Amino acid sequence: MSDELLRSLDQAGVRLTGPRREIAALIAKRNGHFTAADLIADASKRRLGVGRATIFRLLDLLAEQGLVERVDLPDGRHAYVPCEPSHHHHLVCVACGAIAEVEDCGIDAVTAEASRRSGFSIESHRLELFGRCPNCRSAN
Amino acid sequence: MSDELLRSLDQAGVRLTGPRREIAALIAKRNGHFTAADLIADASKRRLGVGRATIFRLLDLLAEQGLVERVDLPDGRHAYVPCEPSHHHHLVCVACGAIAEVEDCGIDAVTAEASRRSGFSIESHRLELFGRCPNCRSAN
DNA sequence: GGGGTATTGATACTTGGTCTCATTGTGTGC
DNA sequence: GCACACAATGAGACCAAGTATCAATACCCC
Repeated sequence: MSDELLRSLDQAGVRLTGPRREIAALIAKRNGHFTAADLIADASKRRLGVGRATIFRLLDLLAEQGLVERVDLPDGRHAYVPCEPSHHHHLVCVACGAIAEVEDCGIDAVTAEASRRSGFSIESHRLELFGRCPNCRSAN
Repeated sequence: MSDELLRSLDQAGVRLTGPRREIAALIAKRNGHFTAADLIADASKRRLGVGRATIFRLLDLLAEQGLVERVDLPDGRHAYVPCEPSHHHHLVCVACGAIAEVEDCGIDAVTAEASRRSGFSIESHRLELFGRCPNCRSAN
């Protein structure tokens, strides 16, 4: 579960400290997106004694390695999703918070077209898709 | 300039008060994106005496009418861009902050493909493109 | 096992935004 | 043109998310 996160961090040359292991476990235990506040609440509920700052620092590190990504939910809140480090986009279930990753699905054609129309050179983009996952669709 | 904003607000049935006119003028005077903090700074520089809350309230109103949209810059900051109320996406110049709007350029095909692959039903999406505008490209 | 150094927790601070509430100013009906 | 109900305002407290500081701690390498 959290082993994968820890392994990647180890490879990146960061120390595998107790707090980091514990936070990684918390992240692994959640499936789908979570907010920093979720982790902080989890940690304090279990009296792990890890500080807020440590949690934000680990999230930064994970984001740097591409193991976690920040998404902006439609309601304006920020969430993090654990993910593979390759380029991709996220589908977020608005009902249960589950997430799925989709690799490139033709977005390059869209950016090329936008570039052609506007004269901008496009360097990066951000695509987030919101909907309902298969479970929530049938549960409804 | 700001007339268009004001007209739309009027049509939406909101009162055209002094502070709103002034803030609308500030927005019109900026081209490209701006942050709430920019407006607050502008307002205080000119000693307009409008409160922070009023500025945020007007931004909310404008966003409701689709006259302004929130975008999340790549560095994590929030900005607002004035825009037409139809569905579209934004191109943001990372150098000068200029923005351009692009209408649908085939994104529906992308969402359909993502939906097919993941089983999610997609309800909404958010696409932001970052790059350099024609001016900044040649200036470089 | 010891030691240099990355990491930690506590806490203060910053930024972006919301809430409350007494006061003010608008649009409307007359 | 005036009065009035009620939307809108500004001030300031508050909140949430995230960052900075710094002395104390704990990893990892030797």
